[in-house]
This record gives sequence, C-alpha cells and structure tokens, in this order.
Amino acid sequence: MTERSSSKAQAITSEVRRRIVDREWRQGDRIPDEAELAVEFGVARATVNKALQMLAEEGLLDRKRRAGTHVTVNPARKATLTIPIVREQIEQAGMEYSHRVIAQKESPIPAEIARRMELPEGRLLIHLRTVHYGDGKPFQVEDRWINPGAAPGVAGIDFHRVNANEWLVRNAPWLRADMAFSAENANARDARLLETRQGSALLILQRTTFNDLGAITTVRVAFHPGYAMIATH
Amino acid sequence: MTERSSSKAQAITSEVRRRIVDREWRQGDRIPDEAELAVEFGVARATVNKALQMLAEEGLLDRKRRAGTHVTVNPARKATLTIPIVREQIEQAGMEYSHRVIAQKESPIPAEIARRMELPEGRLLIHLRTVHYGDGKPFQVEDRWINPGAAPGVAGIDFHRVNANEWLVRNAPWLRADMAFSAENANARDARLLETRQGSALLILQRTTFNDLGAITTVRVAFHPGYAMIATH
DNA sequence: TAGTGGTCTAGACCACATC
DNA sequence: ATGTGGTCTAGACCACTAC
Repeated sequence: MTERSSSKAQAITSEVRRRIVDREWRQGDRIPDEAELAVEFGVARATVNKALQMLAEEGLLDRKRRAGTHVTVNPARKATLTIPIVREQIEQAGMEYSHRVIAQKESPIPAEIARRMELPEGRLLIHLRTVHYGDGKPFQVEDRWINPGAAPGVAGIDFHRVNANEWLVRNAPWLRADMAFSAENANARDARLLETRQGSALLILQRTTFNDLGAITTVRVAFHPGYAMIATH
Repeated sequence: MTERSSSKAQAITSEVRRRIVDREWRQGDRIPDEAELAVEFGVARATVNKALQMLAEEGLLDRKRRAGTHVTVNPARKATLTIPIVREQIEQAGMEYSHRVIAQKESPIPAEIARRMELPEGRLLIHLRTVHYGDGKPFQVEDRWINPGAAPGVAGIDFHRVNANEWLVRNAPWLRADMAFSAENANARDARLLETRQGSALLILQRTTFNDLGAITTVRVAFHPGYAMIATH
C-alpha cells in the first residue's frame, strides 16, 4: 500500500483512489470483490466494505450486489457547500458583525412563496427583511418568511433584538431543506440595501426548511456583488 | 422506535433525528452514550455507532471521545450539489444537445489562471472556449485551460470532434477539486455567445481539478440567465 | 485515570441481480 | 441457482481527553 493513514479503511480508500487516478483500474472496469481485497490488504471484509462504501458515496465507484464493484464511467461531480451562519462568517473574517431589520410584519404570502413552502396562498406568515453588515459594509440582504405553525414560539419574538437565523437554528431544527443558487440583477431595493448600483449581478441563495409540521421558513439571501461561495471536494 | 426503515442503523438515525426535531434532546444536550443506546434499541454498539456517525457527518451531532455525544449548538448547513455532465443534463431535460468550439489554441496562461492552477505564469496550455446548446438555445459557455503535463495524451486531441469535459472525465480522473460559485454581469462576449444582453446576471462556476501531477484543468462556466443550481439535504 | 467514541475482526445471515 | 455487496453481532483493543 502506498499510503499510511490514520485508519486501515482510510489507507484502502487512498490506495484504491490511486489505482483509479493512475489508470490501473479504468473507467468501467470491474475491480476485485471485497473478499479478494480483504485478503490482498490483510484486513477483514468489513473494513474493505467501509472503504469502498466511502468511495461509492464520493461517486468514484458503482456498487451492485451480484454485479460487483465498477469504476464509475461518468462520475457526476459532487460538491459539498457549507452555508455558515452569517454572523460567524463575518466574525471569522475578522470583521465586526451588525445587522438591521428593515421590516417585520405579518403578511399574507404571495403565490411564489406559497409554492415554495407548500402552503395555501394568502396564509398569514411573519415577513422579515434584514441586512447583515461586516464592519458596517452590507454583506447580505435577507428576505424571509416564517411559519409560526411549524415554529412554535416564534410569534412572540422581536427580531429587531434577536437574529432570526440564530433563533430558528436553535429553536426549530429541520428535517429537510430545499436550496437553490442563481444569479439576479440587483433590483432597486437590493441595490439600495447593498449600497451598489442597480443591475449588479448578485449571487442569490434560496432556502426552504421543513420539519414534520411543514415548512418552517423560506429565505432569499442576496450576497454583495463579488461574493463567491466556495465548495470543496 | 417510531420509524421502521430498511436497516436498523437507518431506523436509529430517524429516531434520533425525531428526538432532536421534537426537542426531546435540545441543542447542547448530551445524549446517552453508545452502550446505553445499544441496550435501548436492542442492537450491537457498532450499529449505534454507525447511526450516530451518519448524524455527525450531517452536522446534527458533535461527538468527542470521553466527552460524549452532544446535539450540535449551531449546525452549519451543509448542502451537496451535483454538477452533472452538460450533455447528460440537457438530454435528461428532453432537449437535443449540441456544442460548438469557438476557439482551441495553445496560449501562455495569464496570471489569474496561473494562480488558480498553481502553475508558473506564461506556461503554454491548451485554451478552449465552447458553447453548449439545448435544442439550439445556448445553455452554458465554457472557458477552459488544460494542462497537458497533468493530462497525458491530451495534446493530440481535436476538441472540435470530442467533448472536452467528457474526454477529461474519462481520461484524467482527479484527486482534488476547487470550486466556487459567484455571479457576474455578462460581458460583451458572454452576452453574444449566450444570446442575451450585456449586463445580464449570470451564475458562474469556476472549477479547478488536480491529480498527483498537478492541475489538470480549470474552467469557468457561465450559465444562461435564469439558470438555478439545485442542492439537496 | 477512567469513560467515551473509533476502529477492527471473524463470522454470520440476508437481499438482490444476474447468470 | 449463485455470487456479490449490505448489514449485523459480540467482542476486543485503542486513542483521546475531560475529569
């Protein structure tokens, strides 16, 4: 084995990855079965199983009962994004965090929001618009709808004093989330709040979270121009 | 246990998730240790271990030796994006795929590309610009640099005939990838190729891949206006 | 230093897809 | 029908770190 790692399973993933990258095992090839690899590497089959399952999750291997394990032909690229809590992100960058609530009120939800939250149109939800700043410079604008029906206790909260994101994270854990990234030209309101010119390209993140009571919250985040979201693999 | 699932470990993750969402176990709480849960659920400790490790990877639990397992206080939201191969994506949408190579030539790399690829400035690489179409409508514009030093055999390929993305995926598997999403206003060239107006907000994906020989390729993909990248959790 | 999670093993049985 | 991966078990030892 070329690589020593913290664990045997890790060492096996490294070695299998190497064989694939060095094209000893090519796309579409069937690789030896778990029992054979267990003998080759001198470990239990369960250890090989763990290693190969990690690589399958990464998308490098295709595994099927009876058919065996094959090197994936067209690996779809998977990327993991971490969407941090705004305040933490800003503070980690060494800037001072602040935020300003532009509006907090109860409103009937428009059709688009109803669709995203899988709720009937016109339902009364809490509508919240906030700007988050780093060292006084606008970092992101947040347009959020909160469903008290799925977030008990939210009705009495004054989000001028409490950060909505953090209150929700702490008090309404979710089971499922929908998320989408896109780009939009800044409208007049975005431009004003982000202190940029109308038409600037903004990275937009839309996220809706659900628990067993339904949609908790949906939010549209517009980042300041030039912001890039980094992913890893 | 409330939920029956395909496997015991899955059933345990569901039940633990339920206890967290229902706030039986609250943020910061220490949960029972693996041995106790194994007794409660009537399974081996290894099975509990597998279940809790899955939840820890998801970010719902914090696990430390000796300190035990705690419900994460500020769960950072993780999202997994799948970046499909263009052709497959277009065909899956029921459209006919085509592409057009705008330029293929050897050029010295500019500073920005050199930095991204961790190569010396001025090195001669293959520079490729391609537009991908769905039913004849521009879907994305790709501006790519390929390093023959890390992708042996690439020098002789005519990318007018072979799709670069697919050739690379098949012939130069990577070990590491850097990736970033951002938004840019369409420049004149983007606008012309995507058949949109200059200044449109475009979702931009930049990706650089590496193997043990160094950077294989770096690419800037500009999607057509309105495109959204969907993530799951 | 002791309690907790991390990992591994040898063996077993099962589920599934292909042969 | 049979070979392959999926999962589980009981037990063991180890590595970390909070106490």
